[in-house]
Amino acid sequence: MNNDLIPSLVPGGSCEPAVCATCAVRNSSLCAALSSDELDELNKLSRRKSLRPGQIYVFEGDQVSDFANVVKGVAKLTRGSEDGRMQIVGLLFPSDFIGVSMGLGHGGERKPEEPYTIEAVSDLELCIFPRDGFERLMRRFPALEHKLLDRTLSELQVAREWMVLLGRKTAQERVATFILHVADKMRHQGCHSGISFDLPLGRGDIADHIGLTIETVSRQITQLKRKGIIDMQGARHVVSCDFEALREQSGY
Amino acid sequence: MNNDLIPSLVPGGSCEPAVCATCAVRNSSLCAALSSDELDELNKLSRRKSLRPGQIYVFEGDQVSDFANVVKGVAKLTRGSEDGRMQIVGLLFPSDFIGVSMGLGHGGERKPEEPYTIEAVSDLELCIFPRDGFERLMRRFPALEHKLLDRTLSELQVAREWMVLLGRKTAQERVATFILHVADKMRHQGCHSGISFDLPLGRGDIADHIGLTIETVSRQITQLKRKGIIDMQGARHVVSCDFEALREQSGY
DNA sequence: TGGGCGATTTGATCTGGGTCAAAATCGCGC
DNA sequence: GCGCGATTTTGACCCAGATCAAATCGCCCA
Repeated sequence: MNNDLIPSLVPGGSCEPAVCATCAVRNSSLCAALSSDELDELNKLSRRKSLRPGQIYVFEGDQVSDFANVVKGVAKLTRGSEDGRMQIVGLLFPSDFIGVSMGLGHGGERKPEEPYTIEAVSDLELCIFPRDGFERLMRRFPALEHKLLDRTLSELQVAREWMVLLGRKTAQERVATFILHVADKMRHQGCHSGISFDLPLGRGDIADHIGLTIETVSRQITQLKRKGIIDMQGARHVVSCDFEALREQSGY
Repeated sequence: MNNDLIPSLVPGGSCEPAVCATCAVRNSSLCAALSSDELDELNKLSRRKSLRPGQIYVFEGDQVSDFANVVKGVAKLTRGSEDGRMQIVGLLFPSDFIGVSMGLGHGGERKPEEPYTIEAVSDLELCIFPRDGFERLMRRFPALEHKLLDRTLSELQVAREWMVLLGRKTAQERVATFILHVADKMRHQGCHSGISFDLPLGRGDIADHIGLTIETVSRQITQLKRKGIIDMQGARHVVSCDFEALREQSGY
């Protein structure tokens, strides 16, 4: 709701919109499906929003009238119950798309209710589009919908991998798998080419993601350090890790 | 590979293809996106395949060169490891679509490897399409791709519900949730309007789906019977069940 | 009608990870 | 550099569900 960046156009028709031209996810988000001209149209709909760690973008049950791209930072998609149990069902990284959990095409009627809470984990920047405007563009530019399908299929893939982890892996395997996933994500984000990277989540969030408790996560990380498989500075920063060994520990 | 039903056309151009006209999933599968004429084209690509319970359609790691609709029966999508652990990551019911786990558009290159084993749970009938032909049709009839997106989004939704179950629910809640899901599926399949239905899975498969052991599943079902929440004849047939109570037991 | 076999149930025991509690460490503002 | 709350680690103990083992059931077929 706070527009800290007002979309603006560079003078002269077919150039890339200014915000988009410098956008970190121009070529990796759904926007990659659009030409400069088409992007220009999308941009007219968009506004930016920043959230600090811990701030919530949507509560589970809220009606959502927007879609959004994650431009910067990390968010978590969670489901909680009154007795305090909590499960992270997905992490959102830059270029991920938000708002389609309940499907498309809820035209004039009541907006769909988001089934998960979306909360910033680090400083988060979103690029927000109104549902109907975006859906109209999707109809005009099928490449947009095609990219959304691609993206949804790979999220499904990830969710199912996680079902295997949650249903059948041991604590040790879960933690190893989680670290591998993060390392992988970070590599693809181009954050570091080396072996060193930060865990985007604290122990509590890791626990809620892999279905354990804080204490068990902590103990398993200690184990991995003792075995010499990973080396850390502080609780968040992984200095080095033996991917081969991690993969062995991860229960494939 | 055994075509027990050869696709054939009724005489006269724009009529619905014979197999399709009587197809149980004509209006609920992806095919619902197509007109009779369009369906005719799809039908030219299709062949049928039947599998008996326990037969495997694809092994995890196999290259898949086809898509398929489930026409009849139930199949399971599983991931196993050498030490015998197994997780069912999805159940496939009539009208479900198979073959997109690794995404679309693997054009001329090496076909994508299916990451899960697909195995018939009951007598299964599939309607099979070659990948490239089907993808070509999707490009020509965007409604087809649109429906696939819809379907994928709701599978993602289901997978995430399952992550909550596997990550955070107790044994009792898992079994209650599973029974509710089946009852729901059966209602939508129109199999029974009443309260009575069959469990499509044996105890072992239920266990592999909800991340427990056979013994624990059995004990929990016994519990539900003792509490008077469900009533069964034999191990598979649910005669009656108190949905309200089940919902309470299911951990919302 | 009975015998055989896989699936299910039930029982006894064990254990990985949860729970509760306390110490150690981190990080950040002053 | 110092102090304080939040996060993480470590320890001791417990319990839900796993494991191992033994009935029992259901069902097909002779």
